[in-house]
Amino acid sequence: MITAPKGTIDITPKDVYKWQYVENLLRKITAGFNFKEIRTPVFEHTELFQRGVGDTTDVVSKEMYTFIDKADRSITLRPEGTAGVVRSFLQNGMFADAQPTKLYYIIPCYRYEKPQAGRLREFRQFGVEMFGSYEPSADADVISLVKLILNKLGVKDITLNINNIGCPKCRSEYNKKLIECLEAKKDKLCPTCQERLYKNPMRIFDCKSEICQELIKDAPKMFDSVCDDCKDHFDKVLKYLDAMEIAYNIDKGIVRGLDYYTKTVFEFVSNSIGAQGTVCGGGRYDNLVEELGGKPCAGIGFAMGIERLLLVMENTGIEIPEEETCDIFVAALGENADFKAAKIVADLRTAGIKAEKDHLARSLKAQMKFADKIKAKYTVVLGDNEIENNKVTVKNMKTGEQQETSIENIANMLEI
RNA sequence: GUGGGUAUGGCACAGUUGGUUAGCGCAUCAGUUUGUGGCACUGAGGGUCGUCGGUUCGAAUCCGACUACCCACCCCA
Repeated sequence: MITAPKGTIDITPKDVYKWQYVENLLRKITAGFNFKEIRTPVFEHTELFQRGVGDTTDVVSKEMYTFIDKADRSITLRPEGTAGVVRSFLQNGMFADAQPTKLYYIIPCYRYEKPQAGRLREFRQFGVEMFGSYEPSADADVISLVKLILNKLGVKDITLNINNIGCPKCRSEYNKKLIECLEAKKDKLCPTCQERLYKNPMRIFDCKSEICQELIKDAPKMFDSVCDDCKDHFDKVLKYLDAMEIAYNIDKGIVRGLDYYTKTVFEFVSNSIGAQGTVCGGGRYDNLVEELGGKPCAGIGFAMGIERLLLVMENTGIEIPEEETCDIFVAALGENADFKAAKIVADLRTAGIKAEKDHLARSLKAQMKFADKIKAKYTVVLGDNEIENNKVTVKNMKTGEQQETSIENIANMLEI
């Protein structure tokens, strides 16, 4: 048997209503913030991600689905959403629109990773990007969107962690300082951290090894080393969050793994879904637009893993309502009645009623059983007698109550 | 890429120190006097016990290899 490729899942009718519920809610709330949907290609030129996300990052250097197409172009399935949206923002001249430009998307992304709880190779993200504002209120706007979404979904046990990782100028100075501080003790660091030291030294703060934690305990924090501009920006972001009564936890250890982030970075984390607890991650990226060939333009956004969001909801007992799909089932006795049933069902559907009939030439009893299984609200039995006298009985499946009427009047008997 | 765990009908599982036709629940289908669902009862279909090889008179059960899935590291959403 051929099975779905490793790290992919089928979203079957058993679950799809949950996705639809969440997606509808995301669209509605986000539209209320004046974000507009954008749809960009699933694949892009590989170079876009190398330049945008950074070719030394893990995501780009070892997790991309890259292939050469028939005309010798290097193509990559998008591992994240931001780079493609920035490309589109530039290509379509959206910088000339009234600013800020507020965009959102719900897309599948692809990363060649080893699957585990909350981590797939094909996964779906909901994300937003806001271009054109360097102001702290933009940071707060975007964060408050996540907060509202979680509130509306009824998600409780997710905390907002936030940090300030400065601008390229103060960060490179800081990295130098940090490397200097740790170089002497380099040999004592774990193998991964020895690698991190030159590649992304700030990551060492995230290491789970107690030895590394001990070694880095007294090292300077990025948070305390940012320039005045960056510090001022961050302080104001927090003031906006305070003003909107959004609780946060300053986590000086947060380091995003994508190169483009500057100043504000944040994540919403749950402890109910295993090791991959980051449901939403984002931050500011004031240099990315320029990096990808545009004029300098501020940006801020986030991405939310929809699978992870649904996991949190499931694990914390949030029930998602399933939509009813059948108002009335028309059961037929014999071939002749079945022709008539087809016509009745067609008319009911034209009138906007969710109607269904049998398609397996089943006995009446089996048809009724099926009607029950698909949760039909009403049933009608159609035999030669009913057709001859134009008299049918509409049965309410919940109460068992029955009412006589003519075939033409069936629709009016239903309380939907 | 590195660890650990699991692998029995569609799904969730049982299978006792290796012993004759591999079980249960749910689901599916049919029936319980033939034109009516939900409950109950009866019955039916459906598994080469992940794959290959080995030990043995005999293997779902022991051994080995492979594969798949799950969890964790790493990384991130």
